Amino acid sequence: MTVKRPGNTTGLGEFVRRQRELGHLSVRQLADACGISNAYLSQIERGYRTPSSFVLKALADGLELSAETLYAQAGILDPSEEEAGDVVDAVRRDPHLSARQREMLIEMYESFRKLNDSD
Amino acid sequence: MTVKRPGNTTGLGEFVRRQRELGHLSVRQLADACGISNAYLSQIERGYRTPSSFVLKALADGLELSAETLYAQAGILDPSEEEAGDVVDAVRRDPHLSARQREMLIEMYESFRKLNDSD
DNA sequence: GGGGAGTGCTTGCAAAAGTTAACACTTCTT
DNA sequence: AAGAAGTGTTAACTTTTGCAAGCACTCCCC
Repeated sequence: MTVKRPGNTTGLGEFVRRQRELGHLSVRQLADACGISNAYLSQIERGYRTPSSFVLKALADGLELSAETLYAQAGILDPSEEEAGDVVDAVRRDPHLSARQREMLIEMYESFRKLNDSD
Repeated sequence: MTVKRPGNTTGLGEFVRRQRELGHLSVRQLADACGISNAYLSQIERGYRTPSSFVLKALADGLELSAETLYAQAGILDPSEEEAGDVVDAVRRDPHLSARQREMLIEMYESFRKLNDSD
């Protein structure tokens, strides 16, 4: 019979556990490294709890992997958000622009690129 | 006298509010787009609440900006992983653009910045 | 065989997240 | 002028997060 596991649609917990075991860390060791309680980490790994942004960040640090990787696993970061060139990145990251303005700049940039390709 | 504001070490709330206003969205509109309550969004913007990972992701989607940007603003992503450089620099460095195209992009960018400053 | 000390797991509880239902205010319509 | 519909905010409430303390088990040492 299928074991009933809570919410947790993303395999985040399992992923964390695998990573922890790969690093030969005990629940308590990783929990201490992350500044969270071992009880809580145990629950996270088995999918009984969904960690907050800050705990997730701490986990990434404790597991020594980039926050992006972990966030992607948690289904929080779009994996597709990596491509793009320097300019597009810079525009996307600029906090002073509106969504519309970002769109326009990127569109303009890409149309330039297309134009130049056809020489 | 300085107004007492709660916890909120990161300027996340203010950033969200500014982005929302740049997009000409009401609190309710953005909240609906994010699948959260308008009351809650209001509290986030004024720094009374710290949104969870999933709400943060929803906000990034609703505001049409990369999750990285928002997470960086929340102080959750390492500074090394964010802010690759400013738009003008990136445009200047891009080898695929003509001098004229660079000029146009930079001009457009700067006029956007000026527009936004004068709200 | 009785400690220690290691492992992961369960159980309450305080504190924070997040919602529903209101409020006060403005603006536009009739 | 009254009412409908928009704005942001507050208050009271439920749900989830995250922790301290303890449980059950194994391994090792004396």
